[in-house]
Amino acid sequence: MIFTTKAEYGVRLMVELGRQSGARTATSLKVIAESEALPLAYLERIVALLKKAGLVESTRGAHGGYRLSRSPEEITMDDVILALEGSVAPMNCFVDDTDGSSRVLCSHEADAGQGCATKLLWMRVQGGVMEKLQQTTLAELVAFSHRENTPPPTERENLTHA
Amino acid sequence: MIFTTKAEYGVRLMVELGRQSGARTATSLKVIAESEALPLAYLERIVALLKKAGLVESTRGAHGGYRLSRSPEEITMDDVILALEGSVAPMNCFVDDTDGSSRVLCSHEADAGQGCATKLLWMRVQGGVMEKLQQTTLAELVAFSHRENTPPPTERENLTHA
DNA sequence: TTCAATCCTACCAACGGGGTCGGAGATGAA
DNA sequence: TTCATCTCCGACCCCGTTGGTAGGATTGAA
Repeated sequence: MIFTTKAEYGVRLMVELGRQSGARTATSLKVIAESEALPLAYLERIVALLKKAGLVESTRGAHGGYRLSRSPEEITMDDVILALEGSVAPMNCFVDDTDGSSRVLCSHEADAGQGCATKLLWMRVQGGVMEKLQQTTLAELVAFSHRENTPPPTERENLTHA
Repeated sequence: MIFTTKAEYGVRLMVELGRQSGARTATSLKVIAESEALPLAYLERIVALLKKAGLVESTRGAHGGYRLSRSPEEITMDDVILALEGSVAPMNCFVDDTDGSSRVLCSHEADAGQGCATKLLWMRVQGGVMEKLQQTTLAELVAFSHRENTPPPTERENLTHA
């Protein structure tokens, strides 16, 4: 499994906020939890990650809630996933650097005096994942989830990316 | 973490067998375990997966061991990883079908009567991973791990894929 | 002042990952 | 024939992480 439910729930939460993006009032977690059938207490911890990353803003107190810091078009999913999962590494020995340029720390490398046989593969895979995440905006997911409500004529073309 | 140590160890094992690809005698697990500093008993279980997938052949008894079923050039890493990990799914609700065409079974989809907001994203990510795996052959990894022994002049160009 | 929200910390059960152990069947060499 | 190696196979086990709960403190609108 590449991602945990943090990513699943967090992305759904972001999409939900993206839908309300035009609204003036903030959206409470309670509403989102009910509409997505997710545990509220768990969502609280997840949204904290998104807030710390500056992706959402909050207002406390009655009638408070959350809203996006930027417009959905300006939010790419690599920011979201990185905020939620911490990093996207193919293997333990791969540690993402915070600035995005993934640095490779492979403990096996120094061991036998020979190169890490899997390094090339993991680099490519990680590159492939990050590429797809960067290419996908929150706005796309919002539009896609809308379209899914009414059975679309040709949906498959959206799945493959240019 | 995208992959478990099954993938890490299994790929290293395959690379090791790929190095011995020309040899007439089979390579015993014990030799591989020692040269890669991996637990032998665990390797036994891992290589069983590779054998079941038809990627390696074995001969039992004294002086037995394992060898590749095909030449390293003919082995793409998607076969190897799928044999080791069972599937490469971004999320629980994604179930790969055995024939390669990944079928999507998302439990949330039927729930609220609305489309799965994350479906588009997970499809793209999975596609990105599978693409990279298919593009990489075992022969490449063998060559790469050789080159790493003697510090290469320009190694970075190998990491980015066309 | 009351109620609804965000916030924050501690706690916990279950599961899967990452092994270990012991033995049982081949099989070539001494 | 016996022995040293191998592959094979199932049971077992430790432990960290995941996924989630409990309970409260703080904030702010009505």
